[in-house]
Amino acid sequence: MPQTPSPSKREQLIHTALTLFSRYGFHATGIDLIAKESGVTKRTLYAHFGSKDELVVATLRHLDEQLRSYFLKHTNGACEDPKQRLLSVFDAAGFWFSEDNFFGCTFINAIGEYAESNDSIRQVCSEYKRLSREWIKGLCEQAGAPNPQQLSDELSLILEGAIVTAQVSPQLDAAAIAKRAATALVEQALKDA
Amino acid sequence: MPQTPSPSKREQLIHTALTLFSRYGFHATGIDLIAKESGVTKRTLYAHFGSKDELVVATLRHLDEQLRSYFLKHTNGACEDPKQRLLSVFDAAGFWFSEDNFFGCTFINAIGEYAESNDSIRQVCSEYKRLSREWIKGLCEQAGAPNPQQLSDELSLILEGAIVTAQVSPQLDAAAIAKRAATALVEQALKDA
DNA sequence: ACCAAAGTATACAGATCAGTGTACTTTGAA
DNA sequence: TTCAAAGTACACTGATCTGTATACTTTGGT
Repeated sequence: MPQTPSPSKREQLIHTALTLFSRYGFHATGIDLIAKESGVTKRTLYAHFGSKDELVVATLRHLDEQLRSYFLKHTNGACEDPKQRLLSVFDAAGFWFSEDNFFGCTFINAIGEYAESNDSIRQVCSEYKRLSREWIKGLCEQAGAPNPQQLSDELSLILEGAIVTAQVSPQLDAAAIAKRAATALVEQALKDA
Repeated sequence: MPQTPSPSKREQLIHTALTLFSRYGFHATGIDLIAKESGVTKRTLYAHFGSKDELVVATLRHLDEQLRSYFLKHTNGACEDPKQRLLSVFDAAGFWFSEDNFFGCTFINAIGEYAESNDSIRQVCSEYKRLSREWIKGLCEQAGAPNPQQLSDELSLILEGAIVTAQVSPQLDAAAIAKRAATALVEQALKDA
């Protein structure tokens, strides 16, 4: 009816799949449910994705883009000072944790379910984490850290810990704890510069 | 045949289940396989555990004991100096990560699969993490930290990050990165004392 | 030697799973 | 207006899943 095409079925399917996979897990989410929730027949789903594993990979790739742009948006405009910008990564994480549809890191959950059975799924997850580390390394360089590799390794690990802590122990303010630890490490690193 | 009773079927089932759940995930591991690998009939399995969810909970409780005693053993005798003992937590983590049957934190994997569908499973996971934090807090107190709660919150979060990093990015030496960050935080905390 | 508890063997129920076959309908652009 | 691509509707396959029924056998303590 409308000349402007509605969001393609493909996008709709990925969006629905991401929601269900994140909330209920991968094996626990059936193809039939994803199709029904997307308002699409199973036949159409299989026209776009040859198998469930392919849909999982496409969904994780979409999450990769979505999550990295989320962090970019919530940190780039946050502050002019490069040190504050680096630390605002953990404020962005705090926003993320407080969202209704936060169920931990879906990449980690995917690894837990598919590590031994599907290499391409594992690869997408590792790649996201690698790009994430690279981005933080860039922020460390901008902040003038003398050893940006070392600092970003530590801050990335702290970010991972914050995500998991927010998932498993939601009564803790994981983002705040992480930011406090990160602040100490950053200030010590910059003092040496 | 032997008068010394072989390890009970119950223990055998839990041991097998832990191995398979950790390696392949929970939903991906069927009851039939667990029974067969345990050398036990499915009927016997259901005599010990009323349902798969009950077996999952029992398995996680067993892992709770196993994992905490593992860390106790690898840190208590490690060093007399309480500060070094605190930091040796990350050496113990390094040993764990290098084991063949390390597939990340099975508690975190369980949360990812069951968070929205089974409260008791979620509870066992949260409880393990809480006890783990309490134990680290005790080590912080022994080391003379002026604010052991704050320091242990940060170190626990770093430990979580190390576990996840070791799982997702095995090419990194997550334990070493974590220990370096932890050392900086501990020394700064003790300097204030 | 007896007997109850525990385990075996095996078939089965009922649900759900991923994925397919077939015939029909809508859509949008040339 | 025509026509091919995309989607629908729906039944269906074969595998696998959790959990159960039934009848038999082993085991260990008294």
